[in-house]
Amino acid sequence: MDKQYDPKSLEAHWQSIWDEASIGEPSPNATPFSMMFPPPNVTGSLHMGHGFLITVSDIYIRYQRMKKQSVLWQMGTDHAGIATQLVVWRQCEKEGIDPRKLGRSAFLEKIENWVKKVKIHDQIKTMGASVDWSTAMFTMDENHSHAVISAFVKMYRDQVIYKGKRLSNWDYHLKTAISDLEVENREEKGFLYHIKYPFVNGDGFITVATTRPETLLGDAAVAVHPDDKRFDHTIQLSLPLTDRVIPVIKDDYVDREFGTGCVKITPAHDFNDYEVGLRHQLPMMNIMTLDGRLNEDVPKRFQGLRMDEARKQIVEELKQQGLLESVQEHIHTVPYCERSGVKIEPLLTDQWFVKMDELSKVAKETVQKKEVELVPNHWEKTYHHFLDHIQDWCISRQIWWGHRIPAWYDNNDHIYVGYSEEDVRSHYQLDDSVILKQDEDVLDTWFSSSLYPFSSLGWPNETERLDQFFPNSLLVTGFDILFFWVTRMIVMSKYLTGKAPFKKVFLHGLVKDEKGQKMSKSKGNVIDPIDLITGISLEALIEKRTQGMMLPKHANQIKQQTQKSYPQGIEAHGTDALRMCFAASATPGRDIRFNLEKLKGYKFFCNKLWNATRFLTMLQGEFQPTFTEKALFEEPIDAWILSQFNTTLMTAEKHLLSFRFDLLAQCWYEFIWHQFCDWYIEFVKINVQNAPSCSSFTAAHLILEKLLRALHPIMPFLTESLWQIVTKPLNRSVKTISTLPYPEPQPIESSTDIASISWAKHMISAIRTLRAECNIAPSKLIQVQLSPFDQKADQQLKKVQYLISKLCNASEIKWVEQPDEICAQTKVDQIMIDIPLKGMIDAQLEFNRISKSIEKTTKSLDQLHQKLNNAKFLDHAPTELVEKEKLLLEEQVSKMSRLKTQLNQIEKLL
RNA sequence: GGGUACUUAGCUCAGCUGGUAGAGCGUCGCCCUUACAAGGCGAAUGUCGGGGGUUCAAGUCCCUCAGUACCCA
Repeated sequence: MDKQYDPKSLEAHWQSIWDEASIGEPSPNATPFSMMFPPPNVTGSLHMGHGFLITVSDIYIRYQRMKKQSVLWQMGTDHAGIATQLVVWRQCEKEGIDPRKLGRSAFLEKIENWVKKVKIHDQIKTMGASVDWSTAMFTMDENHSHAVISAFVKMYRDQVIYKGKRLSNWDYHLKTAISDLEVENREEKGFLYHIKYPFVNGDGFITVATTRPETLLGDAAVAVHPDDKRFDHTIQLSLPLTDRVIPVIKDDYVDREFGTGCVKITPAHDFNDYEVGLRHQLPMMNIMTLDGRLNEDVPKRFQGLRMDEARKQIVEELKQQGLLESVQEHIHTVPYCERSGVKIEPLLTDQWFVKMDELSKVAKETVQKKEVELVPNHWEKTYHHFLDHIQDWCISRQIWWGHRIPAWYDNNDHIYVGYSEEDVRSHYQLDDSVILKQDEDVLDTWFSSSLYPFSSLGWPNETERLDQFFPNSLLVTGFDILFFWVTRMIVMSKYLTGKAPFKKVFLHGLVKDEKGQKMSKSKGNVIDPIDLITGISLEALIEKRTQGMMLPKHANQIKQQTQKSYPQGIEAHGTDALRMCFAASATPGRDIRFNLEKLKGYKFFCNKLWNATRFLTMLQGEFQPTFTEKALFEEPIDAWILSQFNTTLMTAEKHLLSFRFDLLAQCWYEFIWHQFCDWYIEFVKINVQNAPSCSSFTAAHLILEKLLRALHPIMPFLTESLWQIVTKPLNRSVKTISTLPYPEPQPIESSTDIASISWAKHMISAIRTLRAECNIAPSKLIQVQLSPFDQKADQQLKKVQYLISKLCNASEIKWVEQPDEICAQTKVDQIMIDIPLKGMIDAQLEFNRISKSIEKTTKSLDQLHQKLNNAKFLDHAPTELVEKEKLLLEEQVSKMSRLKTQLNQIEKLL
């Protein structure tokens, strides 16, 4: 074995072996355990969020597999409608091709070619994900498409899906509607315009305040609060810049405190106004074209203007006509499309909707009744709050890439819904004379994704897989798609299958950069997990981050920032270190701050385990371990480490099953580094030195073998390669550790004396501390004097004396009647430990040390006195606690007297 | 405006049902002790965001104020 752990070759090697062995395929005849991999976008590439998700998921999955469940981790890729269409659309434009001229079918062909280049699967493998590749699916596959259409047809026929002219969020760049979840509201500096609307009869006017003056061309009324006595509701207003007359209406939607207390109502271009318009039966006048310009219903001079151009011109004209009363700076939220980045305009269009009122009730109950359990459960509040305020879900998109809506129209625009044109004709009994035309629109990608937990298993057919693996056991995903995906899966699954889609959902946090900022391409702070695994030079990293930046200034900024954060680039850390790092970072909070130093620490941890194994195999030259479960753990040190391993194993499993991956990582880290390496291997060295054929040698290997299996779910590559090395002498042909059973705690002979080892550790630590504090050079041999004699302690001492003297570099440990006069002193349990200091130390240093200790003890005594003099404490606190405090007081009192004596003695030497 | 969280050592974060604060990294000593210097041994460090309340006892429960983040309008 090499002196240093090097992940590179080892990871590639095992990945291909696991592939060959198809470790991800479910094993028959076992209890099913199923989970869906949230399907990544087909054109996407691996990011830190995926890396994190894979880590925690794969830990769970590998654990369940080793616990001998029939594990299915279903893989899939999502066609990602708008995102993918945008990518390919831009690609076309780069090549000088106008996709609109290309036409729908030719464009779709281009997308399909693009999709074939999917590269994310290899990256997922690099992370060590043991998914079932044999059933990996794509959401545009025939099976899934069939499921999507079936769902649509059923829901339409049940009247849960309907088509209607409704106000929806319109992206005039993409020329499609989007759902309200895809709208990103940004706070912006804008202006509040105060505009006069003159009375038709007589002098006077009403001033309204608006942030979007251009929409006045579509105004249908001005609203005031019902209690607002300033205006007579019979007043008619003349709408500025037009020849239209609009009424004044009263509605308590109006906030009297805001602006002038008078609101212009534009029902076709504002969601609130739309509601008001419905209540008052106002005309819905649309003034915008699909590509975001003013249409032919506005005065001629404005027609064809873009909305922002129109604003300027309208404000100018209002000013000229003296109708603009004032303009104030104003901060307000403006809706943008999170995909295309353009401003969203509410627009009246024909769209398809899913009625949410009934469905959301059922979805709420599903969580209330714990049919689905959210982890951490505080998400339930957010979930219910969302469902309480939910609107009907707009599921049609005016793009080409996706599942085309299975609706056909005749010449009279009558709607027929079915699986195909054929099906429609037979279902509605239409003969060939009726000309049918399919709806041009496609379905929202999330409509398709919401079916994934069952469609990927064969639904709507009643398949064996569906029977076996549905409902899913678990879903792991980021909290950011609780609404987009999780909620909708619950809604759709309950409606279509009658069952909850999964039993549990683990919602994890989001990976942020080292400053706690969201990682994004535009900020140039993205880290590719693969780069952390294989390493990347500074130059390559800068190139990657600044690629495709529009503004050179921006690119420069990113360059500088990157140089500062990663002056040496990023070295290779390996998958296992990254996984361990992710696991350790999986604290229950929302943000997961990524930190390179932390990752480095876990690489060192890998190296530690590597070297511990190396050491044990180096000894192996002389012995052949047998690994039989019967290997005796008679030696106290062996029994002790076994008991430590047992408790760690149980604790670890508890943490894993409760999704505390941070604590899981922590407890193994602690065990391996601070129990197994720091203590046990040091003990084993001594035992082996004393008796080369001692049982500790076998025991050490046995523990290590178990340990590697236990740790395998977290660090699959390293544990696999080490396991193979450790068990080589057995000549067992086990292809991979990943299908072996998970270790179980092993009972310990009750006669073995584990306590003596804990005692030895205390003794050793105490003596070491004393040595260090007194500045006794490590090379100097010391004598240890114990007093007063204690029968039980003496028995323990006999068993572990050889360990203590070796690890403390003591020439002698003996019981004495009275310790030497000048000693450094400490205490373990009731035993005084003295190290004669004659010729060892600087008296002044020792004097200072003892003075400091007296100071500390005084403080502690004060606190204890205060507590124990409090009658109420004695009355109310549990007696055990009171006893404990009393004992503590006694100890501190005697400690104080000891310290004072010592101080006196040392003083003599000064 | 409504909602959900968060504020603990220099940094990143644990701290379950209330019982005198923990880890990793970093810092400071001393050691190249033949697995590992990517190492060993040892040490220091906190008015647990501010204020109030309940309690014998509050980082933990309640109220309030301030700040931060995210979600929904």
